[in-house]
Amino acid sequence: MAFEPSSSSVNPHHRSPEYNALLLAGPRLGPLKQAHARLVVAGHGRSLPLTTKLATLAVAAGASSYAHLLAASHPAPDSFLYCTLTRAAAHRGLPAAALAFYRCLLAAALPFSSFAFTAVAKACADMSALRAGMAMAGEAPDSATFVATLSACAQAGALDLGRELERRIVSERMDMSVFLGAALVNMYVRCGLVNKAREWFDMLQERNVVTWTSMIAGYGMHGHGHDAIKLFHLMRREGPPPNDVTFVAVLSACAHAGLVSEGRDAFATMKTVYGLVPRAEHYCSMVDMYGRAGLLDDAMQFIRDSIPGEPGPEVWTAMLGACKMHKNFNLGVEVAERLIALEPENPSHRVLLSNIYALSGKMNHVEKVRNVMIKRRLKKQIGYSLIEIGGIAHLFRMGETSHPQTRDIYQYLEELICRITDAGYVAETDSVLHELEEEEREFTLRYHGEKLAVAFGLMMSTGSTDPIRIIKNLRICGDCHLAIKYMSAVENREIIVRDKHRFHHFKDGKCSCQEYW
DNA sequence: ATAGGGTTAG
Repeated sequence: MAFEPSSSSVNPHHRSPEYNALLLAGPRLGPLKQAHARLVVAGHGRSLPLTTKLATLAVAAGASSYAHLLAASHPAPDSFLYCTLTRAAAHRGLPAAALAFYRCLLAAALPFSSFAFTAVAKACADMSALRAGMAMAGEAPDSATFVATLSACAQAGALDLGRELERRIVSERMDMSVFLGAALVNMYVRCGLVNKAREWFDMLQERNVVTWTSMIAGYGMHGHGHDAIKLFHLMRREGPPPNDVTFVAVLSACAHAGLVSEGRDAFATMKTVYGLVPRAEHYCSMVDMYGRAGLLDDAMQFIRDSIPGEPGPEVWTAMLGACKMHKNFNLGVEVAERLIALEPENPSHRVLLSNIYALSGKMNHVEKVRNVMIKRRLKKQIGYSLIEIGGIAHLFRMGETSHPQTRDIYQYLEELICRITDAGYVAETDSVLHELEEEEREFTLRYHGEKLAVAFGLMMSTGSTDPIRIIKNLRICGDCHLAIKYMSAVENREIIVRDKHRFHHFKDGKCSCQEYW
């Protein structure tokens, strides 16, 4: 046992039984309330540090309203308290609570701190509410603020804002830390400009494993598997040692580009050369890689022989996707049933099962699955597509009618559909056939969010040659994929769609994914 | 005494 440094004896509060009780309770509401009671009895109810620690743990326990009560009932809450709670809520994936704590900070006229900003930026990105975040932008932003904001742009796909930040970083000659460099690379990757990301990557003075991994993952996401592998080999020669995350990126890149032998090599290298232990994500990518390539037997054999213990639901989900892609209905049904047994409350498994039944023509089974879903109140996720025009994000759900230019957008789309139909587009009219896992089917395919967003983008930029960029929260459906290919041809425009898993670059009637999604 | 930022699957 190492010698314990004496720093704790300098700060007697570290040893206070109340503080220890809080640490011991951890992020669990019951024990926290007991520790709270003890703290009050001991007469420390007004201690700000203890209140802060207690409230922060309450947020971590998911009890943000309890934390709210604690903060609000303190006679003199400080900026630190609300900054910390903002951060804790954003960290816990509670963006609305994060913004609420930030509002308390503003309402109490407490001094603003860039610590709060980084948390608010994350919260806003989680809610796709970048404009709310930017409406804050207060004190002179520091490097960490830029990193957090770039990260928010990356998540939201907000290219215009990302470019604006880049301009400021360059013009203010900001110190290009390894954090800032990686954030820039990642922003460009996730906003669809993989070449621009590479330019930054090459320019950076300092690159660590995260920078390399971001760039490799970027190539993978854009379907440039060979570039991903090339960069990975360069990394092995000249860069830092790859870590487990790097290998997730490499394997995923192989899966999305059909590079089976390269992926198999990387998986072996990971274990033998770098001594890394594969996790669920790695197994999942391997199964996905075999599955996408149509090697369903290899995928099943990998699951049987190479995955220790019981494979998790992620692995079976990848397998199910492969069954659906390659129309192996019997295996698909078997896998789907296994998945439903593992995760009965997850609606997407049932949607996939119903799709498989639909594809194999067993409509009575489809009905049965849907009835179970209705009975259990399992709802699918709602799909939406975003397009940024002049720095403003426009959101389209299926059959969206709330946009002020709705009438014009639908008219433009109707005309566009006529023109692509003349060019040979035939809608894949059997709707169940195109319904991907979570997509609602109440609205016709004709008015899927991505079609509306593309129509809006084209309508707002006639005469321009800039690519149209769409961000979608779910996977793009087969019919939209087909329609957008035609749209790119008849409009002679590049259309870039980021879906839940990857990028599709549509140009001259073709897509960069080569139907490999 | 309590506090920030960049990477990964389906």
